[in-house]
Amino acid sequence: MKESAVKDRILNTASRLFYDQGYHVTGINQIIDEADIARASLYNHYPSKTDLLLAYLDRTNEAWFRDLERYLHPLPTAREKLLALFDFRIHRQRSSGYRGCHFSKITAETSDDEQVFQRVKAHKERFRALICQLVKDAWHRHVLDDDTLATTIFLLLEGGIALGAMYRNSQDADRARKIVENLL
Amino acid sequence: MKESAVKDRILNTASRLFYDQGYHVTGINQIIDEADIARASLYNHYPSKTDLLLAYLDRTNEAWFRDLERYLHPLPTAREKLLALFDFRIHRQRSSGYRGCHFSKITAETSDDEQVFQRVKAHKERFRALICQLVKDAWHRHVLDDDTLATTIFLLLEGGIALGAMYRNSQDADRARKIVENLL
DNA sequence: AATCAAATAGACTGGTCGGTCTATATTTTA
DNA sequence: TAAAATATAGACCGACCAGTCTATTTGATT
Repeated sequence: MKESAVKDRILNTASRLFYDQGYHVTGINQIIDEADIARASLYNHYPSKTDLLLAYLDRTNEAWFRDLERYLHPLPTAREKLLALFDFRIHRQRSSGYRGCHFSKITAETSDDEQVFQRVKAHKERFRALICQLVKDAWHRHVLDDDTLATTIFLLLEGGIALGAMYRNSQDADRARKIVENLL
Repeated sequence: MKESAVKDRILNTASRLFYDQGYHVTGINQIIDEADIARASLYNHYPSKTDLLLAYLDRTNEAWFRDLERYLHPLPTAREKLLALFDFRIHRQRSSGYRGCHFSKITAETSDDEQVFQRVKAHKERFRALICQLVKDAWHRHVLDDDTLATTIFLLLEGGIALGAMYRNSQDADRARKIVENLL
């Protein structure tokens, strides 16, 4: 019943390389070398490079929300959780060298793949919905209505992360957090 | 003194392909074929693919600000110009199939190139400075101080464009514009 | 101890990559 | 009109690409 250690090693290595270097510049040979597995093992578990990409996106998405929910869980109020969204992403950006959002990155690399597009959209939709729910649950100053506030938070956060990838720092995401703090 | 038509054709074709498909998936052969020029002509004008990339970034940056300034020029007030920043970018996104910011895109594709990084940073810095100047010139409700307002506008706009690339629409950039409208 | 699935090494395919080179033709300039 | 610069076609290079295949070895289950 336990998953193959080899399969995990393949996906872990591929995920790291796809995110750190980019999907197209990462060759099958490099994955095989760095995962230290046999060529046939890779093609046994993932019939094509595209399958590997989709598995990377799916697992990243699942782990992303699982980690986020664990990060938010101990916090008592929706307001704190909303601000922690910024902390969560800023922390992850810092510790991954400011390479930006996984899903934004792959979008920039793939122009026409519908399966990729659908996954990216689903990821962002789910994150947006999470923000909307938190805003609804949060007490806030109603200078903005719930929907507008949620959109503002979402856009400020995504903008901050996107700029962080271009500047290789978190100054804009930090600014975004402060702006939201004053908005809540 | 006039620039070679061939050189222009090369850069035009490369630029289109780099933006539409991505840098790494665009091969020299495709550029040669679609620009309908000889292989040696390309390497005569651009000694390497990297030179072509840097020329693409430089020319895109120059044309971008030139177009923007022309777009803003007829508008009478700084407030209108600030809102027109959204119109300008939304319009360009719509007519280019929502592929996102050129500079964000190339950042996602290149992980370690210092020359690319420097150009991306310079482009965003200049745009940020332009917004700061417009905010300073604009009459506004001072619900936020100048610097915070400028950052908010910048982040909302960049966030809206980034999400537009992932959704292939302008709904978030449109929302961002409305939010800023109520902020000014 | 026999079996069978999973993993291994590595040769091999057809194709593309970025880049070089030779040789000829066209255009610009002097 | 001669010389010089620019453009052309296309062969060629070593390297790498994604993916296939054969043959052998390992390790768990029966």
